[in-house]
Amino acid sequence: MSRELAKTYNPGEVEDRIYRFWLDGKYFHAERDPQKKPYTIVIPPPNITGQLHMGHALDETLQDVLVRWRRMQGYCALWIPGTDHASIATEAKIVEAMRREGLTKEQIGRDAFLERAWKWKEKYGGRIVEQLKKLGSSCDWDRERFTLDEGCSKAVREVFVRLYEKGLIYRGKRIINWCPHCKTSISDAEVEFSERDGFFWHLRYPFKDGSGYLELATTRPETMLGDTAVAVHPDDERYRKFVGKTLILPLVGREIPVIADEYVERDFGTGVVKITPAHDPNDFEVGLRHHLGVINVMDDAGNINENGGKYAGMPGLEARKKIVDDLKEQGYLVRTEPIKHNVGACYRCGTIVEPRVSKQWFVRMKPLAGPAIRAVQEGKTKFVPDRFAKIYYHWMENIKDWCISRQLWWGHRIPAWYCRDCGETVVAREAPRVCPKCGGTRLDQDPDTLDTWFSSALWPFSTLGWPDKTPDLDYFYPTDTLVTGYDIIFFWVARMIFSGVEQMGDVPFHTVLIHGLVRDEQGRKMSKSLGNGIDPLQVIGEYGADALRFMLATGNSPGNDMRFSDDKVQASRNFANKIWNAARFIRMNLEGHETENRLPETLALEDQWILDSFNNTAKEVTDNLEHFELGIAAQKLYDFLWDEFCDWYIEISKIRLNSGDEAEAQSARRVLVWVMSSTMQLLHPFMPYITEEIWQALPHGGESIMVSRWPEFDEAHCFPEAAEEMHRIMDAVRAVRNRRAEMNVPPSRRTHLYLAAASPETFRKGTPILKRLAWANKVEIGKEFRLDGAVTIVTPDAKLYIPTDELVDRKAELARLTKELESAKKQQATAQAKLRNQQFLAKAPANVVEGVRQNAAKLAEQIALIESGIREMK
RNA sequence: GGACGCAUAGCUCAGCUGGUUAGAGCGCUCGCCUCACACGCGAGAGGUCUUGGGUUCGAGUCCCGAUGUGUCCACCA
Repeated sequence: MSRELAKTYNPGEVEDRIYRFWLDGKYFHAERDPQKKPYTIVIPPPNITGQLHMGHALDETLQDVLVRWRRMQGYCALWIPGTDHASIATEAKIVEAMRREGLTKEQIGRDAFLERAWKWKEKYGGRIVEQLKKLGSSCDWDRERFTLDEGCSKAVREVFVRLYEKGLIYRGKRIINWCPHCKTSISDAEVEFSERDGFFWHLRYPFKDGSGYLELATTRPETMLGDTAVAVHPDDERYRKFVGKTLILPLVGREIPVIADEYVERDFGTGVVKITPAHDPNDFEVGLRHHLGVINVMDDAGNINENGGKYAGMPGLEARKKIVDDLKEQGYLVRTEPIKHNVGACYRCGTIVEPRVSKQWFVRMKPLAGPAIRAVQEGKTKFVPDRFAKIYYHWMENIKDWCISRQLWWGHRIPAWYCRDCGETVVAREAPRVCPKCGGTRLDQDPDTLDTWFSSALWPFSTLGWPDKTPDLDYFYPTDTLVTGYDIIFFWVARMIFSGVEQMGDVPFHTVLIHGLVRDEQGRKMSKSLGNGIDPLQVIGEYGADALRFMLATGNSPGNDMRFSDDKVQASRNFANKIWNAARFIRMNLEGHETENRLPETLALEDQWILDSFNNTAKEVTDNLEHFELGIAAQKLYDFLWDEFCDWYIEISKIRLNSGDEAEAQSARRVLVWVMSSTMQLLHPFMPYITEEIWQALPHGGESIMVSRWPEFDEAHCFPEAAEEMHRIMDAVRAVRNRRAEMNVPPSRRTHLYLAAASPETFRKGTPILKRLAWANKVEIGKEFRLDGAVTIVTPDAKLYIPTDELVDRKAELARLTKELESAKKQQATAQAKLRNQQFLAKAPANVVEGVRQNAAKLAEQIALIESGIREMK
């Protein structure tokens, strides 16, 4: 802590220095320790293309809270950091950069392209890592990994080969989603559907024999170039007679059959569907059932290809226009109907996806999904909140094969080679020299790379050294908690689960903690296009990392979205400042005194109370953390520190500190130090910097709060009676303050205070507190007082009088007492009704009944007191 | 079409397994430069917990329905 003890906390002065201190101390580094239980988190690797955004900030904060807490609890806590090569996103950026130079991928070739990509990675990949550090993340940077590094690549090849050998990876011509902009296939999960305006074009296809037409409708007329049949429902009376007949495809002239298939909905449109197996997933299935031809009419850029006759070379939309015109001209267009329909777009670039038949690699999902579903059902992996398990089940149960090959260069190249001589496919961990079938040496590796998510699916074990049998893998796997947003359950979480179960024989993590999105102040999603994103680094610069972290951890609950607002960060910043000043106060009072962080032998009433309260707080906070209720834990710490410790305990401690009695003062100092420093420990996971700074500035043992022992509930610090007594005194103080405020008496005006209570002992002990906090210059305590013209104040345990006759408005005072009486009577009636209720007495638990009984008794007393006050007023 | 979330003070949100008079932050009102802090202190106002049923001795909390709102999945051409 700086010598000057600035009035306000200056995070900028503290953060970098402390982070460096932690790094130098190697506190983030985890080494296997058989004496300790492991606690492991793997980071959701941010894309190397990325910049830190609020979503990351939230995600990292939650992970850091958990890791720091477990580390303090004595676990061997490991948080593995790393980044994702983000195949499609990175490649797009590099292609774009090259475009500005007037270059294309194809021009410079694969090797040169990859060289550029790696350079790009070196340049920008580290950026986000540095940003993560600004948040205070306690990752083990010695273990930083990259999805495309040597080890991860080895894991990828191993998994690919294993799955291939088990028949779970195959290559085939299937219909896939094609992005004409990225020029690659993408998986089903990577297509985003949205409703758009479109048209329903009603066409008629003539029968070959000239006996008329069949009318049908389509939203994509250009695909008609690839039609190989027209289908109707087998039970549709209207069309049954046409099944088996032949139609002439307009514009193309191809003869196509009318087939019957149950896929057709009789009630939709005309009940007749054109079948384009090459460009529609459902049509593809129909085609398989009926052995129809598959005519691909589109190239990889979305233009009509050579199969499109006179339309060849036209971009899809242009062809659509021309085809509609031609159909109209030739009398095949019946009508055009505007409709809204859902269109799939590439989740990376937003381009409309074209379903297209193409030869790709797939993972056979059904056999992998079963065990992955069971693992969650058996509770091996739990979702928090658990409703997300349902989403997971639903997805897994309806899963289709996963298209994993991408027509990209930046990524893990598919470990498959094709023999030029005999056509054999060789899938191997390392490049084969000769073809195992024909002995030929001319082998070409598949040019495609794997879906980025293929490698991230292996992250929880590839980062621990798999496929080698490493001691780390043995010790740290399965990991404990995975923290991520709900938007990524399908892409990543589900795939990690089936990969872990399949490859490791065990789930990759025990708990998935799901959080929501950080939205802007108005509740909108933060996005680049809206320009409403808020830069966490800027917030850190302005308010400090602790304030940002605290704000992100508070005021929301798992799985729900939250709104970011400057006001909230300011509130957290103010909290940091409050902490800072409490510490500053304690430090000031320690000056010139040797004070240990050890509680005194004898404890005053207020000491017992604050220890009791701290004890409960420690217990509850720990409990909340166990249940992933981070927001509640943070809130409790906020309340304890601000409302109890600062507002009451510190104020009360001033009595002894300034008493002139050195023994008393020293006793107070010790309690202040102990409670403050212990509270810093509880708060450390949330606000690591300021707590470290303060902890070190107070008397302490050990080098860093980071590795200090997490405070635990301590039987020896239970003082329920003292707490009860303190609450009575505090009630009295509050009641006096309340009255004085109502009467507009400034604190500078000190008054006499008479206090009558059935058990005056408590208040005798509390006299100095009443004097100081209730602004009394003299307190008299007794069983009964008879005063003329005094203000009467009633609490559940005492009756107080302030003889300030001249200040009192008798009428107002009477009205106030009457109101208070009414309220007390109302409460009493409720309690009495319960006690009269035989059902309640019989069925409610004893402690609840007892509570109500006590409450009723107290209310009766209070009512009597108020009533006597009213009598006296009159 | 299917599934799910949310609806609590003017605003943003907590409220775990049902149990005294429902909480916080911000905002608002009143009063304070009280020797740690005006990024503060003290006091206060403000809620029929969306709605209709039900279960229970007791419901913001559990069940069923309605309304509003948001999200995800499916993708009938």
